[in-house]
Amino acid sequence: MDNISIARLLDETAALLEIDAADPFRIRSYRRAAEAVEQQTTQLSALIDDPKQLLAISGIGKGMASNIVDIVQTGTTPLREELLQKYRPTMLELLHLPGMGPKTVALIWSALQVSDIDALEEAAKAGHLNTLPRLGEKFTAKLLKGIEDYRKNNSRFRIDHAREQADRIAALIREFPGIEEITPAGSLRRGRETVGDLDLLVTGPACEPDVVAAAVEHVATLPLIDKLLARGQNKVSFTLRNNLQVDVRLLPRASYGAALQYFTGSKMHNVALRQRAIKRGMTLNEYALVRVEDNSIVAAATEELIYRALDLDYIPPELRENSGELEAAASHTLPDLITLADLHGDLHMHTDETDGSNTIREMAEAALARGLSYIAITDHSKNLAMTNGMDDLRALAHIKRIREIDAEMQGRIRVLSGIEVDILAEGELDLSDETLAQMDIVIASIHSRFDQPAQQITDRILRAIENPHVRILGHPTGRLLLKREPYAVQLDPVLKRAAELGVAVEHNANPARADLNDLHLRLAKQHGCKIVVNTDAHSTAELDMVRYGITQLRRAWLTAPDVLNTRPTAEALLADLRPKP
DNA sequence: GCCGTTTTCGGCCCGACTGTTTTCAGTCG
Repeated sequence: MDNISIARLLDETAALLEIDAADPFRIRSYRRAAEAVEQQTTQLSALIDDPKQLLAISGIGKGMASNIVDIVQTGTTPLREELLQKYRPTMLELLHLPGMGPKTVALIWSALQVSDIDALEEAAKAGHLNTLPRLGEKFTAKLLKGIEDYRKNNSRFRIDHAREQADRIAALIREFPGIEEITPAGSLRRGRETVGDLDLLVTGPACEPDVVAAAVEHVATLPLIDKLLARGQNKVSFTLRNNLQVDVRLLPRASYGAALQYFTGSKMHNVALRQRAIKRGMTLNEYALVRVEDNSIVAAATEELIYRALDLDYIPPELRENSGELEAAASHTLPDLITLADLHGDLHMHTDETDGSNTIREMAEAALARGLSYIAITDHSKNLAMTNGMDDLRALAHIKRIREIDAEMQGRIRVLSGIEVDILAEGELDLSDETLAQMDIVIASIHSRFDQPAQQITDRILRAIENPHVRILGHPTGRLLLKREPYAVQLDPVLKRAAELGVAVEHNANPARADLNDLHLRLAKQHGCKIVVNTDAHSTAELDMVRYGITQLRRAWLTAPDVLNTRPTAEALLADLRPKP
């Protein structure tokens, strides 16, 4: 039993206690304990004989330590079993649906004996929910939409989660001698926001046909495999415990490029590429590009060779969607896509003053270590009470400290003082103009009322960016805002107005929070918006999230001139931002 | 259920907003 599993059981118990209307503080204890367990670097299952070590963990007391011992020894706890008798495990899934909190789940269970998504959908469609207090027609409509969304998104994995799994698996495969290269292919390599399954391509001396069996055996017996689906001569398919399917292919060096090209896709890109090959008297498959007349191999070892043999410039994986990239590659007009190295600044991050976990100084040092030459510290304002958001007084005191740190850094990195203000219901901001006037960077973001009709949200944002202190519009097209028709924000007028006002539009790099997807980034470029890519980091480690942001920018065909924080100095950046009033 | 202590019990984050309400419980972040 690993820490993640222990944490999951504790969290599950917390959810069941919520449904059971238990003491909220007791529930929080379980949640906190789950978090603490997950963050432990040593496996707790090895510590159960020495309770002192468990008790040393903050958030774990006598009761929780005994729970952990129970979990490790029996796989559950008496309390969890008791609650599962009373309720149903499937009810936990209902909590993921919008509007479904513990009280509502409990209510629907006690009134209708509904405990899973299918039955809930049925009850909603039949109008049974409307007979219950608090749950009217609007609730039902929202719920049905939520169920639909949930089912749609549930089968795919977010890119950062997929990348994490890929790295974990790759590290284990690499332990086998004679493995040189492991590349994730498929939509992960193309930088899609979500990934359906994982394709890992492996090569090295151990993957040559006469010896590959041993390496296949190594892969097929990896400890993290949940279910082994298939095992062929050079391919192993399995699922992980989270249901993510993984295909590992072990390939000889000589045809690695062809395989990489083939398994990276996209399907439409490959179809177009193969058509191009046929026109030139060649065929392309996962093993090689072959001349038809004499069956001779034209190219196979690298992708570059294959594209060149088809009279094409090399096409970066992010562009392989058959959306004009073949034409551009043929006419040598592919854009010089933005790269991580182009980025000189990060203008959105949080510290322990609000809901971040590091100090100003630590964030600055971490940014410096990542090669940045300027950052902006932009903590939360008061409306986000749960983040310990700052009122005017605290905000002003905070930027004073930021300026002190900036001075301490002695020009090694510029630390700009900023704030992320919340856009309130009518489009006003939750700090005074006098306070905002003191800030180098003011980011206006929307954090609540995602369920407003599209027009209302759009108006809110439009009004907010009229405030002359706002220099960046923060994650304006957050996942929630974009994906929930008919609640999607109307992006076109927002981007148009932002461009007119000189308000930069943020592309939030963290896949968990928000982002402008390909289409919207392209739209922003079209409108002539100034675009910034920010990590919205809440810890030093999250500064690395920028790689996901860059991928999205590349998919949208953006180049360094399109992106504001490619400006080499803070002064150049500030000069390009909307001028301060 | 944890923690810290004023050592054996009280505090633990909370404001905005919705729906279906006629005064507020529940959800969200």
